[in-house]
Amino acid sequence: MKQKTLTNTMDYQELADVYEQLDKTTKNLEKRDIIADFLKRTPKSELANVILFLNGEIFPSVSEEVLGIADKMVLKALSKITGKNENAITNVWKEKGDLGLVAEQVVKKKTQTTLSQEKLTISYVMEILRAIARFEGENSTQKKTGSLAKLLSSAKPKEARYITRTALGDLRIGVGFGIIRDAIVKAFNVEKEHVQHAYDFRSDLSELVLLAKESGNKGLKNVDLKVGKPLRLMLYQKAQGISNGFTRVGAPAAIEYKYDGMRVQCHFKKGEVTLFTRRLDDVTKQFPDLVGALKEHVSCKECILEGEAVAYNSKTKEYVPFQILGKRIKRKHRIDEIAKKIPVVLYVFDMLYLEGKNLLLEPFKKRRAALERIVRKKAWQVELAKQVITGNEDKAQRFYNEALEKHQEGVMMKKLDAQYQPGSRVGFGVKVKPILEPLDLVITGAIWGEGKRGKWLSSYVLSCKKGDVLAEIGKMATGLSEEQFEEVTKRLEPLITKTSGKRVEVQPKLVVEVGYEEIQKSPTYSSGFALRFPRLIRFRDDKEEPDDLERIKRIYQDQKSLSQKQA
DNA sequence: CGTGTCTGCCC
DNA sequence: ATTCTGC
DNA sequence: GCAGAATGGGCAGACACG
Repeated sequence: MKQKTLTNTMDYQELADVYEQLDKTTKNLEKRDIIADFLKRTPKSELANVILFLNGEIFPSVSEEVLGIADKMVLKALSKITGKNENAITNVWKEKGDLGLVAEQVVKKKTQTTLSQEKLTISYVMEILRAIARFEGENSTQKKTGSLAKLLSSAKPKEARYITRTALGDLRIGVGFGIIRDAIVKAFNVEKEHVQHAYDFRSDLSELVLLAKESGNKGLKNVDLKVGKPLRLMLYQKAQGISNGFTRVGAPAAIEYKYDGMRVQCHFKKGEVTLFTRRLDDVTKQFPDLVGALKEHVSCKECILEGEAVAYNSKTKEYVPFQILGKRIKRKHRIDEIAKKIPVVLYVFDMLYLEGKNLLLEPFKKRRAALERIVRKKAWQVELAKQVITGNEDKAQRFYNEALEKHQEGVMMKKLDAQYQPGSRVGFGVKVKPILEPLDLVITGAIWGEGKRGKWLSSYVLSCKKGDVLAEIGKMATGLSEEQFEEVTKRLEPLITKTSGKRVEVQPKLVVEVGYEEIQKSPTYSSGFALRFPRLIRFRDDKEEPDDLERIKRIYQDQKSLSQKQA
């Protein structure tokens, strides 16, 4: 113990023990206490690493770097360690429902045959994982899996479990920012609201935890909104229809179109514009057209505003499906070319900062007014989100119908005097989307689950009828209670006709009613269509046959003709 | 050099 | 994105 | 009500492989 303090390092084993304790309890307060105790005894030099690791991260989320490892790469690494092929490892994976547990078993077996083991320190594990992230170019897959295999080989079984889960970006210990925040509060005797505040404006746990330890409340409070640094977005909960929406946000309320595009936070400073996504990634390079339009049509020196970027067809002036906008989001090459082909219009709806003044605590209607003052509307480039303010249900309903006719997702209903509240909170604003007519589809395959669904077939391949045969139209994995997962697994198991890896094919017996947001064209599924956000509505044991592809085509066409009515 | 696989990130 | 679950 | 877990389609980029 003394030596550790001297050298200012900490063994990864200690972290692995903490992970295991966290894994064992479902009680959030216990988790908080375990983490708080650990943070208190973590040397300052390891604190930044430890807090990231506790959150399952290798880089702070504000960093542009990513690890580039997921399940297939882990399989390769485990295959290297054991000398077994990936299929054999996959079979163990299927049984355990967790690659971390597979790695643990692999290392346990190996340890019996090897002797000396050096201790891994937290900073060493971090260093190796970050080095793995940085391999690129030819043979980088080899290098990545090789390094991971070596790291796992030098780990104790329990360490291997959590290193693997960290590499996969999924610790599965029931710890997220909420519990980490409360642990920081307890460990360093600071106020919850200040920790949350600092996180909302920086999203960097490493920076935050050091600040809490070194400067306490004062330091945390001083973290402020800074133009050019993205802040966490306000998120809206779902309401069941307009009437329910009014109940939730009060009447009158601001009602706006919910556009089907990409959320963008725009920062203006010294003539420069920076664009951030919902996850605070910088997409400025991807949208030079948007940057240009904003510079031209927004008059301010410094401001932060938010909007939804929607793709449209430049000739017909029709909105195009989200899939098309998707082509632009991760572009790195020929950006100008694609910008011409797939133009976007930004519908701005909120203003967070203007000329030195933080507007977050101002009521929404004032923020909107500020927005209206500085944005000069330019059709099909920068416009204000279409809005009405009303407390009248009929008027609101008509506005909602109009949004749907124009093929947008629905409406947002916003409390007029609500502040801008990062994250998701009750009472500030809601989204209202329609429930479309569901489809009856038959389960033709399934995939064994992970983690708490490890014992169940937990994702289901769905098919429709295409003449005399069946055609796949996607997968569904939500909308079921645990009881229903159990039941479906029991009913599907006897129907299995073929197994490959974690995937099975089953006789087409079980018909389910499936809800979704939209029917999309699919390059993946044999029906040529797929569902956006599929979920189980109910079982249709009264039915033996799924819907026909013709019905799906019809619904798809109806969607399209609706969208063509707009403009 | 074309195609398939994997990963991360939009929704 | 959606949905379910434990606290 | 909050936080966390587990899962959907599809896109571009990066790399492996033949």
